[in-house]
Amino acid sequence: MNVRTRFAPSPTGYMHVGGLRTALYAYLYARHEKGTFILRIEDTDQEREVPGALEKIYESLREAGLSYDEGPDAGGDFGPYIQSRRQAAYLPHALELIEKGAAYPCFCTKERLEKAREAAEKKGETFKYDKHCLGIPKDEAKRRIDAGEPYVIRQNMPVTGKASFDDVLYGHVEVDCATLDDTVLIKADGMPTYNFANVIDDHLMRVSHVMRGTEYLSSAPKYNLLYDAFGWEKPCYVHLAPVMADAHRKLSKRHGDPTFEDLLNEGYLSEAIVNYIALLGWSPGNDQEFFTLAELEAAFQLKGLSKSPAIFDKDKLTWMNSEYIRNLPFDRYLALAMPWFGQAGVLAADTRRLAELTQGRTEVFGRIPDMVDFLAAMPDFDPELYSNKKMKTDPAAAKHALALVRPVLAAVDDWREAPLHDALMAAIANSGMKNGQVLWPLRIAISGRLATPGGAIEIAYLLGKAETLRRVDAAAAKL
RNA sequence: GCCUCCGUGGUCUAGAGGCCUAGGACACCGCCCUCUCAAGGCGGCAACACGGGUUCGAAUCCCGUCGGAGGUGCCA
Repeated sequence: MNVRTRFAPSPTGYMHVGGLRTALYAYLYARHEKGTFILRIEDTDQEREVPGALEKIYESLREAGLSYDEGPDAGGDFGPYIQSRRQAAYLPHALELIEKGAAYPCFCTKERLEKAREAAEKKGETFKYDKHCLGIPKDEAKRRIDAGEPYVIRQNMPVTGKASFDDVLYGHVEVDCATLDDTVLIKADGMPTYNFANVIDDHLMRVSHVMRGTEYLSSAPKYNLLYDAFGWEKPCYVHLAPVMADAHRKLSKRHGDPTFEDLLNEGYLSEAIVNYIALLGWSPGNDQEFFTLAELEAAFQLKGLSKSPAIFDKDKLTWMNSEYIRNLPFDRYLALAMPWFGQAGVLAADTRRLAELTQGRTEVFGRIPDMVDFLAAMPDFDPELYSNKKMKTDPAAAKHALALVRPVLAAVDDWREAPLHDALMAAIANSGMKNGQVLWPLRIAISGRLATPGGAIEIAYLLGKAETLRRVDAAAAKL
């Protein structure tokens, strides 16, 4: 079978992590099977138009490396790929269903429906449309439609029997038709609902595998009823369990959860994000955790998909991101780090050397400023930072250490790490103190930080001689 | 409420009747290394939701319970 999958987002203005993962899986499956990956925009809700949303989708997919073979900006033989521009395809199909008795026009007002809904709710029942308009004679319906009366087109669900579908992951899912509501297919504004458009378009676009969230699990039987009414071949269904923020909530921008773009802006690498979310609900069946996109394409199989929801664990993403950063070619790391160095105001320092020191310690690029900004401006610090029992130092010991080190530093003319190291070590050995007893206070004195990317010698080098001496003097004066 | 689906450590998961004394990873804790912090090395804590079956044998199959999620929109 020629595999054709599609990612069908509605243009909301951002790419959620869950959506990206759905796109990833659809992409991976298509690539693994040497099939076709399609991008289709589901914008049939005209009340939810977001300017610039289309571009955001294109951009996110490009960022993630998910290239599509067909789509609004990619062309293809089954376009247009934007549902609002496929208007002409829907109504005729709906009329065909009416002919076949599988659908019917409905003139009920929203008010009447609202009342019925409330009444049902009061009785503790599930609301079901009462097929009130099913009995309207065809000619009367035609007259009312021609007269301009607003109407929708509803799917005419069987009253008895079973409806079902087969899911690659969930198996055979069956429901009583009696529990099915007469879903609106065409809205009063003439636009199709998702429930109709997805069936028409998946068929017209020859989609072989429908991969989408489990929120459609319970409506899938209705879609099959539609396929049957048309006499169309049904696609393979692959419903994907959601990505959760915690055990009770889906990941959502509304609740402040990061979108793909947010993560990128925070300084996560798109490769790391893609790698991480690939494993959020899918397993290769072995212990491999690091995958390039190409490796994912080769390894991806539907059987590795998980049926239960997965909680997004940012800590693990961060860990994976730090691994990716650590493995970046140095120059690439440097280029990516520069803007953050700039933000921290440390461009005057030897940024190349700085980057060597930070690369192995950068978990997320956005955390660089906090890591290095002490180089730009000496922070105020609590003298208690000098106290470290393992280093056997405290403020009093620090005073001695700084006194020892000050003339040594002043005497170093060749301000590079090696000469600094040799001079300092010689002086320490001479004094009979331990390395830590001297170097710890020095580092604190010139950085004001408990933890720094590099030891006293590296920091001193980065600061330069004048600034280092200035900081040593200022620190000593406070002791 | 009703319908559907799901249920292995805190988290992501491996596991398709004996290979399980339940494996890997993140997180956490400890030790080593070390001029700090990381990284690295070594070690540790920690799970088959519960109850019944089936079977010589069950995390794996069946039933029930409980827990969670989704649906119940002229949203997708």
